[in-house]
Amino acid sequence: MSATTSFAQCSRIYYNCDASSQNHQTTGKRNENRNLVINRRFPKPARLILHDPSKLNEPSSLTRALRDFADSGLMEDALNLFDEMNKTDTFLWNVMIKGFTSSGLYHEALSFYCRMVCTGVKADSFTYPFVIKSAAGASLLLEGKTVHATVIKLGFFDSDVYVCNSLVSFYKKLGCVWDAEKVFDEMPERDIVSWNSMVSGFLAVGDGVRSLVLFKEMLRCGFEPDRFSIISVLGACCYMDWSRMGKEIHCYAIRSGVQAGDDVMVLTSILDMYSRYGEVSYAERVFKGMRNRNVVAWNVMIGCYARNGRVVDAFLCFQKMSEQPDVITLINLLPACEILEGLTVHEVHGYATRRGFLPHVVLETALIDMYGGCGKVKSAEAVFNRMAQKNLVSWNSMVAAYVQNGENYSALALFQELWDSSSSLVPDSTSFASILPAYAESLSLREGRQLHGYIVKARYDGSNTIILNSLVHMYAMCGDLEDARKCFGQVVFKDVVSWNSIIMAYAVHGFGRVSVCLFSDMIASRVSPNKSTFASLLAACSISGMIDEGWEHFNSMKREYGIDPGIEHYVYMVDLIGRTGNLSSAMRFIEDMPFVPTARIWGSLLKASRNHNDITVAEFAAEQVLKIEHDNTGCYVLLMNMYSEAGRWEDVNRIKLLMKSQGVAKTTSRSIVETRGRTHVFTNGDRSHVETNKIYEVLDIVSRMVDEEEDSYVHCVSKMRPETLLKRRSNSHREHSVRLATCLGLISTETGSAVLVRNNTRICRRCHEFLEKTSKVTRREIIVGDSKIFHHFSNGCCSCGNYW
DNA sequence: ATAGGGTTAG
Repeated sequence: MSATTSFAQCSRIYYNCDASSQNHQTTGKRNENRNLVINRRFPKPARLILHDPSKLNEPSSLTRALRDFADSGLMEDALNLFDEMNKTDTFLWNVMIKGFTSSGLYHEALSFYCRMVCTGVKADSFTYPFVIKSAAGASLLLEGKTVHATVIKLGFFDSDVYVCNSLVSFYKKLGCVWDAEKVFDEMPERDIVSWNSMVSGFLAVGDGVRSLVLFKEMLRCGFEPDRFSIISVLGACCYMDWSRMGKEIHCYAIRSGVQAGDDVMVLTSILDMYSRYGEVSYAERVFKGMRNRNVVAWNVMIGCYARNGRVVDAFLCFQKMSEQPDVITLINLLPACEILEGLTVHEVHGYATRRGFLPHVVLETALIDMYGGCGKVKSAEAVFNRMAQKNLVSWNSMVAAYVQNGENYSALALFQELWDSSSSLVPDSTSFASILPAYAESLSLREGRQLHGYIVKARYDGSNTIILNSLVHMYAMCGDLEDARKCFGQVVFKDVVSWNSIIMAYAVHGFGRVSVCLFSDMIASRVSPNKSTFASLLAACSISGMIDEGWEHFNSMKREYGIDPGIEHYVYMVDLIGRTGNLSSAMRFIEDMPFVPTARIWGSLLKASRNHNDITVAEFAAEQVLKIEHDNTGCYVLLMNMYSEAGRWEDVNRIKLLMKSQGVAKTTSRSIVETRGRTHVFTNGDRSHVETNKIYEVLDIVSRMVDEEEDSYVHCVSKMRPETLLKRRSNSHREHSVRLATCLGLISTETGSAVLVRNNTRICRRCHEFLEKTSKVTRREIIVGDSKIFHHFSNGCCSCGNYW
């Protein structure tokens, strides 16, 4: 018989029988309950040295001995002694129940309570807090509610502040804050504990606002916050990102002396708060001022350095640690490894193994994240596959690791496995947020839409911010700006990610003006921008050629928002400056920036030099790119195209040979167009489609309509190069994959709707021109996504303004 | 003799 059943039975007995019949019933029951208790694993029975063996017979000594046993967690000894004692004394039962409760033996505590009730011993106001705490500890909602009913029924205790406080904490622990609040509201008198419980209760369910409101109400009612109040309310401040309030509380703690010179827990909470706000120097000051530092304080300080990018300090702090590191130390240290690349993750992993910290679900999940974050997807996979236990978070992390490293099909397979769920796990909002970028990357809009359908059908909260944010991103990157906008509209609580996503969405579609307006809306709605916000905003300005605004925002980042520009912001600025054609100014900008230039920085310069036809700068930029990434295909191709346009055929051949020697192959250009239920993929000059004839017929008609002056191009080239090569190259653009896909799109999608094509490479100039004209003569909107941005061709113009 | 607290992965 389980403790639960016996509890339910006892409750029934208690309600239905009068005292005499209760006594009658218990004789058999008692032994059953005792067996149950004794059969549980207890700490090894130890002989406790009693104060004076000769006084064992005196009642008070026995009682004292029982208390000593119970307080030391020696419950078997306590039980043996208890059996010899007078069982009508409520106090002795309370000692036993308390003993079980504080040893974490919640089921035994409840069984003992049942036994007590069945024996006819009256429970008192000291009994119930333990019983209720045990019900909470064992997560027995129904049993707890039964006790609640009993307490009300008995009428003596439902106004007892201790009993009520334990009920509040019971409901809070089981996630029923509203029930907790009801008990709290109906309490005839409340003490500081009641208030503290509710403040932390609201925080636990993520309602930081209510938590803070309640805290203020508590102050209004004249309660002085104690250390527990401070700790809870600081949590709420962090959660709500209200740094001013947090600092005020810190001041209050100092003033009121709650901090009491050296309360480790309070100080650690304050330390953690500054860490989360990114105020490293404040955190350091608090940490240095601590006289006693336990392992938790060290962990928080290490985590503070690690999460705020102070990698070296994180490791130094780890070395200086005066306490033995634990699992959490390593979990906190790991984010620092991501910046230092994979090697250190391996080292921490090895250290964890040597110290015997593994297996450990959270640490393993953190390792998966870190391996995934520094491109070691195989190592992440190895950790995941060897995990003894996996929870939903582990699955989500592995899916995210695949997605981050472009292994979208592996990600999808794993997500599918999770979805089909031979495991009993159910995908949550994070699962969807992890898999959705895979659809944005390489899978189809149709499938992304399908997944959206599943999410809606599976009744995930339609206003879930995390899911909607990823949907905004997915739709935008799949080319459907309209649906991205709709999803954004559905977000009730728009967070910084929501705004960043929609700003980036309009940016990559070439509507930078809209992005800038959205940024103003964001500021107006009092959401603070972060680094990514400015990355999106600068992307918008550079893609749409908004030079002055770009500079303005770049300068305001630090000045008005205190955000230091990162390398990603410099990349967009090089793009922006490069657009003006002032390449020497772009070079100076690169020289002056506080970072070592990355391949992407030089890539931006390369793109600018291509767009302004400056071969000298292009050669320099390409050289820099190849120093860092010798296998950067795009770089070779771009340079080759520039040489060939200039008629420098020896150089074209030189690059070709170079590519061959480096083992770099030109990326095969692919264009994808989706029709009802099917995805069609085209390569250049592709003739494999079932409707090839029709497609080429359409291409022919459209080409005539747009009256493409192919000859002028061929002529200008033919003056400079041999006949033989000319033949092979001259007309190839006419059958570029993007045109084939567009033609199929024109005849297989609804008239009036836009044709959507996705390309894995940059569109060539001639195709861009072709598409502009096609949009005019066919009166259709054509949207083409290339490797970087979306081109909206409409009525002869493109949203990119002819710069890409 | 009674209730309330701090650190970790997404």
